[in-house]
Amino acid sequence: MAPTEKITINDIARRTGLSKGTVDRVLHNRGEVSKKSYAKVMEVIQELGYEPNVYASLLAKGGSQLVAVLIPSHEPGSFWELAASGIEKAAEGPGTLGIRIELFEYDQYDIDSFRDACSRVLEARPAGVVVAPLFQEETLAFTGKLKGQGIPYVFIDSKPESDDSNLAYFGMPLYKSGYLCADQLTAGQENVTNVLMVRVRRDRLQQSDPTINRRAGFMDYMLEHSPECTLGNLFITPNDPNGTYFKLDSWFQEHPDVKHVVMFNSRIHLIVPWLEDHPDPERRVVGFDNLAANLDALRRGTVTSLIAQHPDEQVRLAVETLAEYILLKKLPPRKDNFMHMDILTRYNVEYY
Amino acid sequence: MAPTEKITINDIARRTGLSKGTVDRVLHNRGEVSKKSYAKVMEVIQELGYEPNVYASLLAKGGSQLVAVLIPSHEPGSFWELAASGIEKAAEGPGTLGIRIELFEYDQYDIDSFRDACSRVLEARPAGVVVAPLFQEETLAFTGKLKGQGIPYVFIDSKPESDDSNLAYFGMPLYKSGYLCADQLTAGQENVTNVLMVRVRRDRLQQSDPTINRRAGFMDYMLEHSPECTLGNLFITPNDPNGTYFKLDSWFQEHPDVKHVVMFNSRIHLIVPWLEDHPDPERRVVGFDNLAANLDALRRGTVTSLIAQHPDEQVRLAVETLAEYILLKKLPPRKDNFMHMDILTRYNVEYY
DNA sequence: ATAATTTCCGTTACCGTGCACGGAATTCGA
DNA sequence: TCGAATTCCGTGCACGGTAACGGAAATTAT
Repeated sequence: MAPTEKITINDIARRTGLSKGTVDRVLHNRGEVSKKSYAKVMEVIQELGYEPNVYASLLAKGGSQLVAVLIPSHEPGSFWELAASGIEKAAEGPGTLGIRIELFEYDQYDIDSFRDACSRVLEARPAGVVVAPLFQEETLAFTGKLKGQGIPYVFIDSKPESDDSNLAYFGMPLYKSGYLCADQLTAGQENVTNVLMVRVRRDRLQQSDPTINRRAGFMDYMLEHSPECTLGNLFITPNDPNGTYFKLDSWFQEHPDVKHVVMFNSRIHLIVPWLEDHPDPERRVVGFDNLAANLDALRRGTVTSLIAQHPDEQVRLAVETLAEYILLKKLPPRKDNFMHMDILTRYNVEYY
Repeated sequence: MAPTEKITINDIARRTGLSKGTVDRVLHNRGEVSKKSYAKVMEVIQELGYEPNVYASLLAKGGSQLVAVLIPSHEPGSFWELAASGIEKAAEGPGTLGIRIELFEYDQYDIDSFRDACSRVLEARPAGVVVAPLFQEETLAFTGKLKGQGIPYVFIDSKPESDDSNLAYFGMPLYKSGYLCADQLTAGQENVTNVLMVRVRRDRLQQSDPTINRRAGFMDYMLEHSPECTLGNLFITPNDPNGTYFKLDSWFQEHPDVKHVVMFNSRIHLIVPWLEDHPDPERRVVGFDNLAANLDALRRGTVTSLIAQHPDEQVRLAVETLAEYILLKKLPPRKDNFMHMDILTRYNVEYY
């Protein structure tokens, strides 16, 4: 960057009349330096604009550090599988500065498995942690421990309200995404009259539920643009294709005038079989996240558009942020990073 | 990646009974090695799965290499300003492995300035080049020289048909983007009847014009979905706000039934003043690229949606690809990288 | 056969930092 | 005042790879 020749720790040493050992001690302020020497070194560092050589540092440190990624287990075709795939992308690129990444999974419906995963992470003594905080209380207990041990951590996907000592957060602006979703569903037209919201019943409590905020954004948009629109609710359960199909059948029998359908989580693919058995060229269908099954439905035209947040990118960015902090103690430019909401349609899905 | 302890060049040397000097010579095949030794070293490298330590290598090499970026001059608010901003993003991140990046600009309407820029690039003796090839013939002459000198190069934005020795290409699928554009303009509805295409007259020849392919994709979509739609053409000239305004005025006077407006280049902002003086809630307006002026119009609702290709990302990826190739001789996974076409609306423009 | 090349290879001094070790200088206690 | 405990600091090796240098071995010329 600076056109001046690169100045090294030795230059600082010579300039201050001290040795590089001492300079190194003040650079990593690990004590054993007199106030006078410390001040002198700092002064010269400022003056010459010293910037450490990353590569020499990484080389000398040798043994690579560990970053733990703590996310729900990634069943095939699930949202979290996408996130897990970001780990590999992160690992191969040069952005992680040769850091080691390890995946720790937990069952998103079992709080004990989360606790267990947390303690496994702590045992691994990571230099940094990426966590998807589905269980609010437990997450805070966990990050409290991390903070106590001076281990930096980054949230992805969502973020507990009350935690403010995280290094960063990468996620989607949920409320806004609901707003955008409504705009997509209605194609920007006013006075839409009927919409069905298909929802997945959550029996477990104490989880943070991103769909709440999304639904809020969605409903506010509808209130503004189509005030007299009736919003139907239909609850389905996962892993029950027949039940889902049947529920849709009977619901639409009762509400034959309803056209557009929306879901606020990543499982729009669950209702695709019914939709494809009952085609309607005027129906618009909007869902979230770029799961393979969702993309397929998009390509076939069953789903009109998807709003994607690319969890793999979130993981990659989270890991790189931690790597730069751990290795170069470089703070991220922003703490809260709201990621771009990608609108996917059948016409741009091939290139994303 | 491999759980095995990392093996170094010294391990190879010990295992082969040779010295690390020799191993280094075969690694960079710079000769002065007997066939027998060469084979032996290669064998052991395979066997142990040796992977060089990037950081040690970079440290030892010392002086950083140069990548030249050759793009049209970036007037404020222009498309190429976005591209130029990608250089800084690339420079600061760790992805470029400490490589030096230098910008070489040319006047996109002056072929001589392009020639001049090319020779300036060659004088700088770069280790790699990023080119935006607006002038087809001249670009081929230039890349021919690069090839002769063994300098790798990457295309962004567009790519000459006949060049196949480039390292990679990053750009938007132009035809498809026109298709997508049409879908956005019509909101997916069939039998739209009237559309105006505002175009910028190109007086210079021999330039590659991305809008041709876009328009083709657009018209094919319209032919499929709204066969009897009439497509109006209106030609404007840049840097002539009054003339543009006047032309729009008289055109719409003659065609009062036309609602939707589209432009295939990045200059949709040129017609925004007229549009805002003649508001129409049913009108849809679609353009390309995330210029600041376009984004503003999007926020105000004057422009319905923009299709963005993020030229800064193209530059960043191009530079990182070159860096990995130059420093680690790692080939990119794909040569032709069609980038995601981002659909921007007023509801997702804040977070991109 | 000996000298002159050429081919091939080992040695060695870096690159810039990190960090352990030991010693000098200072302060403290008696 | 003298030894002991601190405090502070310099030295030197290690990290893994690069490349110049010079010399031994093999080849060619005379």
